[in-house]
Amino acid sequence: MLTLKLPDGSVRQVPEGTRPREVAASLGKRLAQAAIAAKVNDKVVDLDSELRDGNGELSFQVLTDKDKEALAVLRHSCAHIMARAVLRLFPGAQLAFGPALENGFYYDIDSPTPIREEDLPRIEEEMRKIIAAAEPFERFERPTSEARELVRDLGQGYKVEHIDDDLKQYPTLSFYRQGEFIDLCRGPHVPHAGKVGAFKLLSIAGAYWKNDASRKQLQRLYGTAFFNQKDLDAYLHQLEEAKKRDHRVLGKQLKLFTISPAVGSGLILWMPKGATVRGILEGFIKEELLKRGYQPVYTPHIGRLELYRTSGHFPYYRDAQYPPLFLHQLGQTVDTWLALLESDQLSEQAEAAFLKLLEEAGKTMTDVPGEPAATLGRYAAAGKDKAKKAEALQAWLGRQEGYLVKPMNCPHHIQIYKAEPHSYRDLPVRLAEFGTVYRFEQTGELAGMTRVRGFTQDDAHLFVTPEQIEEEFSANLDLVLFVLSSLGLNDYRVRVGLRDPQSDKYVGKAENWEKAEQTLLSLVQSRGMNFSAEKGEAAFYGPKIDFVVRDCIGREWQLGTVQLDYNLPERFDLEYIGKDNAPHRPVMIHRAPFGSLERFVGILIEHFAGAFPLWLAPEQVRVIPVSERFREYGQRIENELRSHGFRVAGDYRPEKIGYKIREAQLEKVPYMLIVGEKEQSAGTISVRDRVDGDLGAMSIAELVKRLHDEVKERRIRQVSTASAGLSERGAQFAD
RNA sequence: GCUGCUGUAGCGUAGUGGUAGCGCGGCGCCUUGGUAAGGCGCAGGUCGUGGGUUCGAUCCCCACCAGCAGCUCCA
Repeated sequence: MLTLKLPDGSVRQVPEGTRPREVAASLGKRLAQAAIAAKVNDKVVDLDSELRDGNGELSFQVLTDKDKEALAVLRHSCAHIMARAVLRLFPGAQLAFGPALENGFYYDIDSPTPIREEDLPRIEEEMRKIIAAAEPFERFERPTSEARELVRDLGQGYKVEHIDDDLKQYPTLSFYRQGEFIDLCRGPHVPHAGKVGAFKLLSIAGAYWKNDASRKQLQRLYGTAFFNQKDLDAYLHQLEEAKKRDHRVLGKQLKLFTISPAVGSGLILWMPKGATVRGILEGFIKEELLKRGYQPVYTPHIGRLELYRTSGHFPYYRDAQYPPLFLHQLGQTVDTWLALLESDQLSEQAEAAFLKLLEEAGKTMTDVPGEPAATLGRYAAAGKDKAKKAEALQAWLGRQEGYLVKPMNCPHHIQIYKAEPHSYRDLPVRLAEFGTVYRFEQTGELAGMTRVRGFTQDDAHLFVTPEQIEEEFSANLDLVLFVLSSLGLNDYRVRVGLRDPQSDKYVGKAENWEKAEQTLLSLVQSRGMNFSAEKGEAAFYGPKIDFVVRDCIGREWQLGTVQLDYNLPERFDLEYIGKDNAPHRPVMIHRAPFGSLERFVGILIEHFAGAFPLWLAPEQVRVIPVSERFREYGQRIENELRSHGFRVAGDYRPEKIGYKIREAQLEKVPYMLIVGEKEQSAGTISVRDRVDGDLGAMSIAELVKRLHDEVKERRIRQVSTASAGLSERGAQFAD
């Protein structure tokens, strides 16, 4: 016998092998009808699974359409239904993976005839037939070798590969059958297809088999499903609403920024209003840094290539950088040559052409530094040895004067640290700069302000003694948290980025990594922070703690980051003189509370739906005269407020005030001042608030005080209709 | 970078193998007003760029550029 503990605390005895469906039936007829799956000891299982293994008691819960876990089961089943429909319409299609997602599901499919967006309605139509038939999902198991034969006979090559690669260690594998459709699947599933109350196929996109860009690209069909139409409609409506706060849309509407193909992809042009917001944020940070003992520095936008070879950035991220600039034009050529050689893309003809070019140059150009002839000799001597050829070219390139548009500020800051000797008494040294960096991000990655090719980090590098690490690192976590909370950005998650033990992309000694990772983990633990430790998310020189937020369509972006680095100090041979009068190696902390100003402002636009709080609003107050007769009075008010440091504009167009108010409202101006006959004669203004509407008449002094207080406290009043979507989103993504 | 889709006036959009409409915005005139759109009129387009097919291309084909969604990447 098994003892089941039900959610209400009551206990029930059932024989071993009883099915959840039977338990549900014994609990009540309606419950049995509503049952989707069951949760046994926190594991979601089919209604037809057998209850076993009752050492002590099992916690048992019937899941219905009220439970979140049931929705995930439904979506997974809907993915199967979609796959079944696709197999009917696209014979020969092969299935890869088809999981449920937070908000829906997908299935990766490799079809001999590509599936197009126009095909989605047909597939939906077929799915509706399957759902109407309401056939059950039947689970069965096979020993692994038989399972392999079965999927092979079904013509499902990806499933065969999946078994060979990942599932061999299991003695048996499970399948689900639904009519003619059989799929290798762990489950669980809803009892029958009819449980899918509402669904919609949303899009098709490419996705690599096993998420590996070197493997075949499949078609990923996305969809979502709910228990009823109302929930689906609500979800689709919410998607539409979320899109309205897209920073790319609002940035254009509110004239915050623009991107011009004439300047280049991923390069942000800050328009006056956006620049105002950015400037205020910069001031905000600068003030904080001053309080926290940082020292400002400025460094140039380019640096010697050699510097970035030493730091490792150039070799590690070569493809993601703008190509180096060589003072001698031959440098570019040889650099291209080397890049082709290293990536195995150098054809014989190209190689011959390069050789000829270098030879000619050696003869005719008298200004080529670094003896091209000797390089040619070494290259020829290398024969077919790729590494030696590369060495020859590198040796020549190393003697060229070359510069890199900086992809990172740290090497520059390190040179400032190195410019003078340091005593342990000086440490920590905290060098801060709004450093603009350039990275050649892949075209497919560019997105508004959130993923760009040129951006400004609110960067700083701390040089500390080993004893200071914890305190300084912790202080920086405080700074990031302070910044986020000052802006009401509470919907973020904390990620501890650790190295991936499988990968060789990391520099430095294992023991340093070990030490650094332990420091970070114990720090977040002792602070009681919610975090997820993720392997493979570290920087190449050290582990880090990132603050990650979502944009209006649910994509995650890293904002603030604090990173611990034992390795660059070693690469650059940094020192300080300790108490013992001997040189010691400092440790570096890299950190940026905003991350990049571009991305941060982009996320802020979405967070506030364009309605910035008063202290950030590019235009804080707009004076709106009732008619042109009150222009002079309006301008007097403007000047008065301006003299108090507020950002003010006046709208003196010959339009009715309703029109002008509407416009100011749409432009998200926090305060509108209506002035007419009454106000002029009483020396007052009528104040209209963006959130609360008409506040009535006020003296200028009263208004100034109100504005001052609101700015000083950096009050965030506006999490109103416009940003309601965000809290909904927060709730939705809460787990 | 890869897969798919898109590109028409400043913005949002309609449309067609015979060189283009609408709304908002802009400009002008009338209206001088009291808290989310007053009226009339005018101007504004090499239909992303470059090739090709065709008697003729904004429309069909190719390449490039840019954007969107997803994948991969992200110091």
